[in-house]
Amino acid sequence: MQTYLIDRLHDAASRLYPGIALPDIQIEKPRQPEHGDAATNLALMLTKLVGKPPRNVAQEIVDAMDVDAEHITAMEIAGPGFINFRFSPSWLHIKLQDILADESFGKSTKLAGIKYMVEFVSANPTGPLTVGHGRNAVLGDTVARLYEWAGATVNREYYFNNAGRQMRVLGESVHARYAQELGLDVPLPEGGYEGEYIADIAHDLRTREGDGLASDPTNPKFKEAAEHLIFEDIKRTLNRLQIRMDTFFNEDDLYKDGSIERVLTELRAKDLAYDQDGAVWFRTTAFGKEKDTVLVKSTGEPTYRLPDIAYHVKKLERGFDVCVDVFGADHIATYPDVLSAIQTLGFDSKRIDVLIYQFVTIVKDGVPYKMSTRKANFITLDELMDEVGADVTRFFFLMRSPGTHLEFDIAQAKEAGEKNPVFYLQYAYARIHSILRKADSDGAIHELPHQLTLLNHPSELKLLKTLADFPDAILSAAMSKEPHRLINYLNEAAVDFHKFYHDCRILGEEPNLAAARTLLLNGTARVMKNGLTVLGISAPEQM
RNA sequence: GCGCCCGUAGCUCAAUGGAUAGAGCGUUGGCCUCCGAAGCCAAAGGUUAUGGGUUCGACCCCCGUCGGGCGCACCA
Repeated sequence: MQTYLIDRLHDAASRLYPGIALPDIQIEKPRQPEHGDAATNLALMLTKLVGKPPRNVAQEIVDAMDVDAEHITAMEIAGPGFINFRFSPSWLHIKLQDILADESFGKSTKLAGIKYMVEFVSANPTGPLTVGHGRNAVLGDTVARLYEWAGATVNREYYFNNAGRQMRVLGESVHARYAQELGLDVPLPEGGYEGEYIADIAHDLRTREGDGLASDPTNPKFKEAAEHLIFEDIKRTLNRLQIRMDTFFNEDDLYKDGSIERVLTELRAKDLAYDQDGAVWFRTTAFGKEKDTVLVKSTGEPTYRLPDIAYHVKKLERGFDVCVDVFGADHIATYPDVLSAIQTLGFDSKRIDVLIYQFVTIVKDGVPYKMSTRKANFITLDELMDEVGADVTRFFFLMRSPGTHLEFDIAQAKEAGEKNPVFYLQYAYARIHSILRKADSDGAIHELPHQLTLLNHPSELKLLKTLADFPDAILSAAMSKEPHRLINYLNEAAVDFHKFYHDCRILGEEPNLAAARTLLLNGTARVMKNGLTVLGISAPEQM
């Protein structure tokens, strides 16, 4: 509907003002019903360019517009120079037929042919995923789903590092628990992992490998056992959240295949890397930073920045058109370095896109709660899902803009239960199916498209308009990487449905009308179901 | 000290630079002999932290101030 209006406005304006570069035409949905079903501020934007008062410009555009009366019943000029449009009911009826004819209504081809890579979670395997990782995981997965519904192909990737200091300490921690299980007095290493899962890993290792490993804390079996079991656990948790990764990428491969070395050589060739004090530095001052940054320490060990750059080069070389990174706010200062490097290495840095989300503040018993994986005083994602379920967990992380701090009150989440907003959407869907089941058992419903013209009640027309907006809602959420926009949309659809349900009877009405309203129910159900699917939330037909 | 993010109803949060800033929770009061009351309707609640600026129009953009969060390592 938007595209139709934009095309007609564009035609009219370019005929009227041939020499003028038209601004992007925007269609918006007025808040006040008396302002119609769609509005544009085109005349206001053109007023300066064409040197005429806005209302005159609006009048000229309206006079020049060639619209089908089957689609638009009125074009009004209002306020400072808005043009308001009213949709014809018959157009809405056609839209409902479109919805009913297309099982995957909402999918578009806007991003068809574009290969996306979304990298997210990327937690090193040192412990179970916590609520802190939850926002990352759910945001990344949902953005990937949105791209898919917008027509793109998407690869979900998990990037990890199993070689660093953290992992060494992890192995030593397993060793300590292993030795302790044998009755030996071996303390946890400095900064070791205190979580109970470490003892479980040690116990499992002992069951498989016997008691002979205690003498050598550096035996790689400790670390390997930990990594294996923790990854299994992480995958199980993601699975519960309806998240499936396509690829796992080990940072170590960048060393093995020479990517790290190659990037360093190229940066040196461009005089962006140099030696000083035994270390290799990245000339970030060339990109406006106050200080240069270290790429390789004097010990010969690279900092994380170098593999980060090499990894992004690798992603682009692997043939992805756009690579999205999902980052917590703490990474905000480092990714510009990666972008600068990518650009100077000959790639378009616009192909790297970053979704930054603000931290989750855990509130427990009314006070902010400090968490640390190492100290094991965290709340795991699994524990959270045990309490509130996967649907509520996903919904909770998605319902707010990524850019705002998310306050996660454990007590509130636990008692949310039936009151939780996600149930409002699921309830609407279940209610529709309850009526449909009854309608089927009555056996009086025929699917005759012309009956749709009986849908004329204001509540019916409002619901139809909202349903027709669904594809645009998905695109808006996808392009902005803001899934909460889709939640807001679905909420509006549910409100419109409940209002319709309240105002209009379905069963027991005159058969033609009952049939038409049943079709409206089917269309609503399809939008609700597809919308919830995009969010990774179940759509139960009974609850 | 420098950089980034955030300040909107009592609380948690919405709102492409658009018209009268909206929901949920909480509070108050209505609505089931009738398709699911996990619902609907209504009331109350706001100088959008603050002072300037930009323009036809600012919660939104720019500058300052105040308050909160996160970064500013040869840690990841």
